[in-house]
Amino acid sequence: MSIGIKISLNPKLYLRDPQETPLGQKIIKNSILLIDEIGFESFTFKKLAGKIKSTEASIYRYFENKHLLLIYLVSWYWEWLSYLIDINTLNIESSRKKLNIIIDTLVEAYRENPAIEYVNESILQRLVIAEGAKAYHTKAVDKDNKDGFFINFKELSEKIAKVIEEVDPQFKYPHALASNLIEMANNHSFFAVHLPRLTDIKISDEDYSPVKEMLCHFVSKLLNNEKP
Amino acid sequence: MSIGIKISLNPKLYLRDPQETPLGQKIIKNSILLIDEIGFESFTFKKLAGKIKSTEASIYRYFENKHLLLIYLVSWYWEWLSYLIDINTLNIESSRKKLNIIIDTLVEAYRENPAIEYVNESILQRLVIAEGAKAYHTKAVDKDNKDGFFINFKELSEKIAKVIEEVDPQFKYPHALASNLIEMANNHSFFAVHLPRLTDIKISDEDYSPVKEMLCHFVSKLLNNEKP
DNA sequence: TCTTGAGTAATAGTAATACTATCATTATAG
DNA sequence: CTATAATGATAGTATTACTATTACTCAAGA
Repeated sequence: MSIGIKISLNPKLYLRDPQETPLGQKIIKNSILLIDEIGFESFTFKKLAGKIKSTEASIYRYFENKHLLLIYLVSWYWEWLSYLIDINTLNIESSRKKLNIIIDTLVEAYRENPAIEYVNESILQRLVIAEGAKAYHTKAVDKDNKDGFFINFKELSEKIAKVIEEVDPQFKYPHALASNLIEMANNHSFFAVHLPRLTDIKISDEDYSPVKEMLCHFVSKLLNNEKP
Repeated sequence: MSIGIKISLNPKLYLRDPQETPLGQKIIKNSILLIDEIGFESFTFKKLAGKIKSTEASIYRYFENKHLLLIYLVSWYWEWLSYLIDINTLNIESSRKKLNIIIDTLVEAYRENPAIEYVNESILQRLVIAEGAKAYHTKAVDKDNKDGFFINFKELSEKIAKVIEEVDPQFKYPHALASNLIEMANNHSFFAVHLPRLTDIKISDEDYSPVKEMLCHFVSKLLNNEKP
């Protein structure tokens, strides 16, 4: 059941807007599934074309290359998170409560109701956890940044930083803590599954709430204002 | 001036030990320089062969593929850090002081004296900051982990976790904090230069001490024992 | 109704990448 | 002086990451 939101992303990321056409939507949907399945390195436009019974050339009309497609998908995820945070914190007064809701959302976004039929947000979250860092770990980071390719991540991070500042206006590192909360939410979900010695989190039955608890604990130690 | 340490790494990472031969040492030395220069995605064994006036086939005798070479280089870095931490904390009694030294080392390893003539550790640190996460963000992470490819990172992380436990035995997340300190040291050095809105750190004149200050501040807030 | 054009498919082709294989040459250790 | 390990030289293959061209399809505008 779609609630009809439309995610708006930097048009420089694509040649033709994939949200506007059936083929474009198929590209978004199936690239998420395929990258999740075989990993970004093995993913090619040819394989994707095979999966959706289209052709390489048709996909190249939408995205210049697979790196821009990755940035597109990752940006989509940050926009979606941003949207979730907005609706989940609507009418919440307490900044501290807001911050807890933000942490909940960062970690357990995958539990939310699907918002758009051609995007499996739960798989997209797994993809971002596994491949997200590759979007900016590249020689082109400065150029890509100038082109505004990371705006969605930066805006999400800034949104969180603002709430951190509300909670403790004296805290010196609101932006660093904000981006670190996002990174930790993803990294420790990944570590718990694949490299458990790098974390203290234990996940059972797909329950990621221990990650939430840890982040809440960190935040409550780091930030001083204990008002509700 | 070499002090003659030999870094020992998982032999499964290579086909022939590159530390044992002049060509092997050239491969290590120049792959660091070349990956730093053009980025891991653009890096190929052919280009490296051109740089060292050897051939692709010769390089393939040392490393199965460029991914294993990356893991090798990154593992080298973690071993080197581990070694630095050991000598820098030698004879230090106070756990809290130890932890500060560890943070210093994580951030400013590049200032240390070169230990091995065919490795430019300062450039290697920049490489790990930029490309390190790619070592384990792959579909083969579980297999690679079983083969012990991440042992050096895990041991470094565990070494730091132990000191954290000494400082505050009550703290519930020593392993997570340890790996997070390593990640933050690298990420925020990267963000400060390339994506400044994601951090509060400002770097001028190659001076990364603000990153140290931030990590020390986080640690002192998170850990309770205030004994010296 | 005819035309136009946007979107897509089909096909082909290229340069580079990621390897593998073979054989000749050089260095060195016994 | 010889045996053998290491390297170099060369060639070849399948796949990747594109670009180009042509043709088909279908819906809207004249």
